[in-house]
Amino acid sequence: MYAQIIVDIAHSQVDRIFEYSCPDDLVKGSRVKVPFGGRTVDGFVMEVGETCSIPPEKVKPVKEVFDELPALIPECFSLMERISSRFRVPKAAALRLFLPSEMRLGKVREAYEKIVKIKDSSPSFGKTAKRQSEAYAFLKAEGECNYTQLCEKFGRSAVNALENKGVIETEKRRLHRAPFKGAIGGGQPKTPTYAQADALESIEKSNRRVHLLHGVTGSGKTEIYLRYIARQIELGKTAIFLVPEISLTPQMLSQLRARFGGEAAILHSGLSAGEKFDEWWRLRSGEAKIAIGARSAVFAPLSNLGAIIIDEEHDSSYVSESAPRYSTVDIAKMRAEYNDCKLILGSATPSVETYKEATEGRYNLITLPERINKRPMPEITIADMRSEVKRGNNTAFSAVLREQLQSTLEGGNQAIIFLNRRGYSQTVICRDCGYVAKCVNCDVSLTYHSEENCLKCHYCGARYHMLAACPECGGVHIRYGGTGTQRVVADLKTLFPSARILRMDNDTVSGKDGHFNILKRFAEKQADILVGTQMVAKGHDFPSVTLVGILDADMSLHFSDYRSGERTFQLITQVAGRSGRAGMKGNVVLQTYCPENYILRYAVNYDYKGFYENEIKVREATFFPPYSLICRVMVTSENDKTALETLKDVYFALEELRKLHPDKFLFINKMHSPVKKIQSKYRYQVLMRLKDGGLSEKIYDIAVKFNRNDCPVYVEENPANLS
DNA sequence: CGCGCGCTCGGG
DNA sequence: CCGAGCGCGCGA
Repeated sequence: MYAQIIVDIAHSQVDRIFEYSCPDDLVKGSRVKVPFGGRTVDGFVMEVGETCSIPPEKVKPVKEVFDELPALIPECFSLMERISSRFRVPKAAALRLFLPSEMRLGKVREAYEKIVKIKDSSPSFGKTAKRQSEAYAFLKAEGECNYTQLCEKFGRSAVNALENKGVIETEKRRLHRAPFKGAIGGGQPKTPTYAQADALESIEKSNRRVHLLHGVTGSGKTEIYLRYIARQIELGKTAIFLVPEISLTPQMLSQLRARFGGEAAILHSGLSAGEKFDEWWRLRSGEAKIAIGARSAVFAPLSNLGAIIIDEEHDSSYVSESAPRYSTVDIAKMRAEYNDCKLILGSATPSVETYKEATEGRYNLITLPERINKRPMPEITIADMRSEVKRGNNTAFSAVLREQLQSTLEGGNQAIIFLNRRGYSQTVICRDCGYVAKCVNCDVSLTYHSEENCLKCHYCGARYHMLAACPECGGVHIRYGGTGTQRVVADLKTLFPSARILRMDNDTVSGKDGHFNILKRFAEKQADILVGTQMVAKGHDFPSVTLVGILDADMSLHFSDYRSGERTFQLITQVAGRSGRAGMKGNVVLQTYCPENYILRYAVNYDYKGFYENEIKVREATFFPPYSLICRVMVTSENDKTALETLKDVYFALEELRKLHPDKFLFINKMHSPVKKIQSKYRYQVLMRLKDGGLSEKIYDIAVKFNRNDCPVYVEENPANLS
């Protein structure tokens, strides 16, 4: 027999089928080891057949077959074809998406334990063999035991002697390195509310493939997901449940484990390689039927899918940041189509693209307008920081926020202060000559960190000594511009000396549990105030948080990015939702320098529809997505000249494309990237606005053509940030 | 991708 | 004449 194989080398030069001879029982989808150009590489079996199309003397045999069960299911091949042609990546690169990276290159294997059982039920022991007879008695009582444990109890020599005599026998047993062994089963489904029951019925009855669950924070979307999943399991099907990486907290996972027990498998970055390997195979073998995870879990090895659920659909973590830069929703649509099952998107603040599909009837729109038990949404007060400044208040806190903090603390409740800027101050400026400290490797100003008393670059992580004097003019009057979380904590300590304060940002969350540990400490009321960046917006419910302060609501508003309004609305809604749970009324103070801004007005009233209707008109009038596609081709190199020359070539090729399809281009220009240099790499870009995605593949072709090792060229569609 | 082949150039 | 350097094509 012969196998058609894709070798696991993601390079266009070897992106084709190679034929090998193979054993008769080799099956499509298996991972194998094959000889290739003098080395041994991994490969994927695409097809097995009787015939071979190359001269027999060139054919070599497959060296090794990895798994009993083929790792890739038939659906993978169909998806792989679509992904590799859509994003112009080698087939091997597309196939890698289907396997956890830890599993590649044979790094992880199955784990086994040695189990000891009784073989001879009536042995006789000599008088000296005391340990042996003790071990035998123990085993007789227990039935069986782990070999290592038995040896620890009675000594290895005794156990080995028993085995040599044929009194006991050992067997290898597959071990599951399952994470979160704690809570398995026992979780009871809640009785659904009328709104939840209606939503479930709507999903069942609608003939749409994609469903959008638009429900405010606390409206009970999760129970709808879980019930729909449970229904699919009853029908003998499987399900994928996707959440943003940050919300994969141990609590959330154990909640799912409690509800679905061993039927749920968890795929996330915090697992060890072995745990991930075992969880993955539990899904592949059919032992587990529900895959829970972040973005990459959309590729979970499940056949017979009954549902795909994407919670917090608008979250930016659903778009891959490296090639192929797929959108999880798009991949989920492909899988839902292949399996003829439903895709449920959920959000309190859907992306404008998604909501447009829903309002225009292509998605089934389900709205949950009320929180469970009709709990009111927290009240948002706008604090106009312009008048604060006029009154001589130059601190980061408005009078109303200070008052509310005071009463929150006096009432024994907790507060969250949100500011999307870490460090102490964003910039350090010389008052005398205007010098701004900048990073050597990146074209950005340095942030002052008071804890380490140093300057840090937030793009490359480089650290510098704090300036004693200005390196330009020698002046010693240094101004700190742009308050960060460290400074907020310092100021709060002065304002409220007795308050216990926790800070959560990239600097305080280290390790895989760092983030979780801070949330846990706060939940256990070990602190009164939590100061943090975006991280505090997601995560968990804190029952005694009754105040949220949004220090700088404008910050994301003034980015020159068509999505800045949308992003701001989503962020405010999300952070505000942290306030007032468990029957206590919540308050939110939103500080801004432009209180009349329409985005903020809609956010204050929780008026998503109003926001959307306004926003979509703006997008239509200005030809921004979803009425166009923003496409950026990035050209980066350590050598400024190389980057610039490649940019010119890329631009020329794209110009040629525009001449062929003038009607598809709304805009094209080449320029420096807004951040000219990151990590010593100069950055240039061609920015395009296109009528639709019709030319995407041709644009990827151009990027592939000019891509070089010393000058990567890559395409981003509707990029999440334009730095 | 990583290797080896063969061509070319430069040193002695 | 020989050895290092590089571009190219091959791998089954």
